[in-house]
Amino acid sequence: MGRGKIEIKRIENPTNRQVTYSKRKTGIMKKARELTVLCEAKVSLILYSSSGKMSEYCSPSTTLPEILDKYQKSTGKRLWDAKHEFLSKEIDRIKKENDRMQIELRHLEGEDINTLHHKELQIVEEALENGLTKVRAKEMEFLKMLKKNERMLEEENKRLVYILQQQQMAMDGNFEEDENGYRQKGRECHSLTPFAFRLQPIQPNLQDNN
Amino acid sequence: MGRGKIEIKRIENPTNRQVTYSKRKTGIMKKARELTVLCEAKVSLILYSSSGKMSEYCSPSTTLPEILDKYQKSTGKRLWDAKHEFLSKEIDRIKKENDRMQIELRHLEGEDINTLHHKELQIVEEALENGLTKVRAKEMEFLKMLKKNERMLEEENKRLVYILQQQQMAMDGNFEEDENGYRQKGRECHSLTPFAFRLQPIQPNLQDNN
DNA sequence: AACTATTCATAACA
DNA sequence: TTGTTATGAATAGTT
Repeated sequence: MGRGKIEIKRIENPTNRQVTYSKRKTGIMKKARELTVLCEAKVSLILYSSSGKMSEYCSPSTTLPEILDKYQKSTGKRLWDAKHEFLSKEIDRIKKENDRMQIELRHLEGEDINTLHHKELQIVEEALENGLTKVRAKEMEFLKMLKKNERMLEEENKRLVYILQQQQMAMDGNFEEDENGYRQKGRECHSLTPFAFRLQPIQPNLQDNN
Repeated sequence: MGRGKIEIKRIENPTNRQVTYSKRKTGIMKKARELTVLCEAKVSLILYSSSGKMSEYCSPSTTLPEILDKYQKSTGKRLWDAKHEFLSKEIDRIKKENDRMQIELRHLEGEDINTLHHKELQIVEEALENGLTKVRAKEMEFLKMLKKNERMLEEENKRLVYILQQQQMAMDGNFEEDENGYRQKGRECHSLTPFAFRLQPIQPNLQDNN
């Protein structure tokens, strides 16, 4: 069909090939559409030109996923199950890990330990003792810090009270006046504030002290 | 093309429709093949007749999954991601659960507890103490059973020794002879054996005792 | 992108 | 189904 018969083999001239692709593409698309309408067929046609451009036709009565689902069912071939399988295996793997930890946790909570033998019980006990030792050490550390803080605060308080007293004594005997004649009692008190705030916070985050 | 022009609309006569489907199917398949060869195109063509029979063509240079992968990439449309998404979400969910337990376990082991605040530390400590109490109770139970077993074994031993002594004393003074004139010293000793073996096993599985 | 001489596909028929 | 054939459709080469 054309000015001359052609052999069905790769068209070497790229321009020519592209033109032929374009023409035949519209042709086959039309055929697909006609087949759909005339014969109530479901058609999926996906084309990639040699340059990688995609074109597609899909019967309006259906969708590509639907066709592919039917395809898988009728051929038994797997189109995308490889990925599914990978994910499923991953899920299995993680679930097993999950179960393992779940059991370990239950044991550490002292639950579900009836099935354990003596040796296993001892291992759990040892783990609990170790954990308890470490947790209590950390709490000790924390308490020590609290006490240290408390001591420092107390000392600082004493200092402040002492300084305040000194100030008040000084002021009681010797008021200064500014140029307007007003008493200036608070100036030195304010200057103490930064000193007091330089203390450690009462409940520090323990990780900062490592 | 044919003996007369036809309108592109559903062919009402089912036989006719089927015939036309068959003929046009071979036609479009041929076109697909030609396009593949002439223009180096990748073609996927899937057909379903109105009766549900499937036919397909796929360029020999590629595979359907490959074409569909490219299809997804170039269109951004999702062909089978609904299932993927479900599985992926499942994985995320389980992984989070996993992480949660991992952290809990670490804390119970007394690790990674620097970031914990005082209250959290106390909760961990309490959990450890509870677990330890229960595990130790179970071990106690187990020990008691061991001791009970031991006591029973000792008593049984005494009984056996006593019976043996009685037997030997009896035999020493009064040997019986069978019809062949041989001494029969072991008969009563054997009859003791089942009694001795009826004792509880030394290390029972604890779950049987609940 | 159009044109058109040809070949091709196929509707109707057998 | 399959084959035949008259006819419309598709398209290769050309402009």
